[in-house]
Amino acid sequence: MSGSSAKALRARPVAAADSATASSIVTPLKPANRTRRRVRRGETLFGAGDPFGTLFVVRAGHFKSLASSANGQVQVTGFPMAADVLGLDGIDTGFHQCDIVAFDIAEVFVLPFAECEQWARDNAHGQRLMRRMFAREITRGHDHMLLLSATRAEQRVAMFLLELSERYRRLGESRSRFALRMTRQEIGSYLGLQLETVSRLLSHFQREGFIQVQGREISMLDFPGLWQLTGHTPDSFRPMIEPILDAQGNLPLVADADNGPAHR
Amino acid sequence: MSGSSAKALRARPVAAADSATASSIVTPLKPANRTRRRVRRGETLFGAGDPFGTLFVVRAGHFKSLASSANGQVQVTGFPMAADVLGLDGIDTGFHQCDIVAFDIAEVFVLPFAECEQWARDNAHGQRLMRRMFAREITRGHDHMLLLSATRAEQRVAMFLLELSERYRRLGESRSRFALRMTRQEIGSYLGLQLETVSRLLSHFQREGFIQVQGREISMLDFPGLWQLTGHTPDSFRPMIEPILDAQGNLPLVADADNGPAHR
DNA sequence: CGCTACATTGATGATTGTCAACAAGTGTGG
DNA sequence: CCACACTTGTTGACAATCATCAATGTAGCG
Repeated sequence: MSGSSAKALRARPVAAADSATASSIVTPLKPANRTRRRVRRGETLFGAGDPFGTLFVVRAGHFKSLASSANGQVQVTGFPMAADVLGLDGIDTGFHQCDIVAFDIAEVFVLPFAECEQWARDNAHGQRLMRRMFAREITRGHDHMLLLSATRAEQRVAMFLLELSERYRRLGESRSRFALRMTRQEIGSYLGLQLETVSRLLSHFQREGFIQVQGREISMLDFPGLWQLTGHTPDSFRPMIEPILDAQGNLPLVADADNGPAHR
Repeated sequence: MSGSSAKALRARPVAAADSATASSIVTPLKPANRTRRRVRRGETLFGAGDPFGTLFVVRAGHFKSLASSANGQVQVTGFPMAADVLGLDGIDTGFHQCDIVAFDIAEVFVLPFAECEQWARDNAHGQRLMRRMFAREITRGHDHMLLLSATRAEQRVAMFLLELSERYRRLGESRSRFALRMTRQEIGSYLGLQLETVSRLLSHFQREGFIQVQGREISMLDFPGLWQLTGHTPDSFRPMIEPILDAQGNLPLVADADNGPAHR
């Protein structure tokens, strides 16, 4: 009966190796020049079932991450963009658990996991960064769980816009004008809502003067108003964390005296 | 991802990453007994804001973990029990993010985080276990997100019972008869439902013959029926992972020839 | 230009939350 | 041992939110 559908998670044949080489720009693995990989619009960086071997750090572009549950339904679990780390989900089983699909022409740094581990062993600073990378992923999950279970649709959509805005701000882009890369349906999936509900609420926010929305173009007009809708305050954002790779794709090597764990 | 590693991993079945050490000899790191801590009913093991310094591994007893969002509302994020690891949430900021409260007289092993890190540095097996510990927490979050956003109340409660049953089974206890330690309200908070909804659904399940419920005593009568409600199958459970501490509270030290990380 | 995917908006209904009453169990102190 | 307060659980009636179904509009793309 449901046995066949249960395999959905692993059903996807491993075609990663092909797609990996197909669109890769391979550069020598020099400390100065990290390997990069380019992904075109609609292509997957990796898919559920692919063997895990490397992490990726987004250099440019926008993605969606899709988790498919055992019964076959697919859900959007995040919208990774520049500086975000991808691939952590594969560490548990040795195989990736979700699909990462590019919204536009994107480029990622390829960060072999063995290198990360070596780096963590050799370097106290590296170990700390690795640790925080994991921990951040965990708290991100907790935050989203809270959002999904304890809020209403209006709050979710408002929070979604504010979070997106904040992420753009942290990347040095405008926090008040940006384009959504995803469809209403994808937003809905991410927030646990139907696409119509998302659309209605965006229209509603516009009527109330909180935002201006034209298709995927968003202008944030009233931050305090939106925050009030959420019931939270701007300082509920988690602090920015140090990037795991610098702009050239190098692992920062820091000679630090402070060797203790969990320094704030 | 690099071609060579992808090939090597693809050849092996699931969990190849960790099966290598399954038959290795496990010896205690320290002969001395590990520090334990006892918590009475209603007491907190640690609270949000407490400085992070150690992890805990549950030896006996039942807990709830509470996350409080910035606006003050509290939500149950999990029900830790024997063999579960507590405290990972504090690694990110150096301060714990949630409260851990005991339901009954409980005892935990105290596992100083510095020791974990040292252990991970010295021992490839240890590093792998640490890694999986984090990764498991991440996937647990993903799973729960999916549950919270993409399912209806009936499925959530059924899934909750099945998960609890499975956890007891893995601990060697009965999977078909067990006592809930938490209130309906706490179940509801965990599942994103109101306590009345939980109560109603438990009654409903009983009327349908799926379970027998008498206050907090649960008898699972019809596993296939419950699974059908969830739309999933029993194999959607994630595989058990190796405990991070043995029964005496020792970190397993493995004398393994295979000294490199499994993922290359 | 027409096709297709995406977005908006309305009407309607199901699921679930809210409010309320009551029952059952638990612990305390007289 | 019983009375009492208090917490927890059950069940009903009703309302609100959100999903579903449907129709229409709009933008992108060959």
